[in-house]
Amino acid sequence: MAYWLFKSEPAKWSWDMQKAKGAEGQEWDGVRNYQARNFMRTMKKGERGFFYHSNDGKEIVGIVEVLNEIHVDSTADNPTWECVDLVAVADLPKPVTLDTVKAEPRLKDMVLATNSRLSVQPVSAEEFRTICAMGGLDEIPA
DNA sequence: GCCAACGTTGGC
DNA sequence: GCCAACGTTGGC
Repeated sequence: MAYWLFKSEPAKWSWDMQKAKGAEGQEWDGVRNYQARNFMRTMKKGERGFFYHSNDGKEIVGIVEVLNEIHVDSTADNPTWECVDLVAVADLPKPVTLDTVKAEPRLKDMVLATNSRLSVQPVSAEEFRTICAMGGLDEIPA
């Protein structure tokens, strides 16, 4: 079971918009970076990840789940670009900011802190648990 | 709005 | 196959 983090500029696609999609979920389109695409290729249905607001907010605001595994990005003009579909699972009652992540020794190796450019990235199980707890989730929602 | 970091492109 | 030029992301 792997864990992930997905970045989005809230001005373009926000957590509220993701939640509004409900169980229908949303294609995580627009990724045009090989590293990010390659991570999505390895994702399995049911795996969890964080939803992060870049630029505006700079904080982890919620938990998403992989609804559909890799497929061609419907917005791409080239089938090289693929993506998964995500569904919102739960809010983080207390969003965890980038500053907080950087200040927490257990999270200092998070890709979020070490490579600000990567828009889809892996999160370790321990990092996932740590952030859930810091975010006010005592247990991971079903 | 600036710019550092990083990825990609294309000339050689 | 190297690397300079360029574009983009995202923190500040």
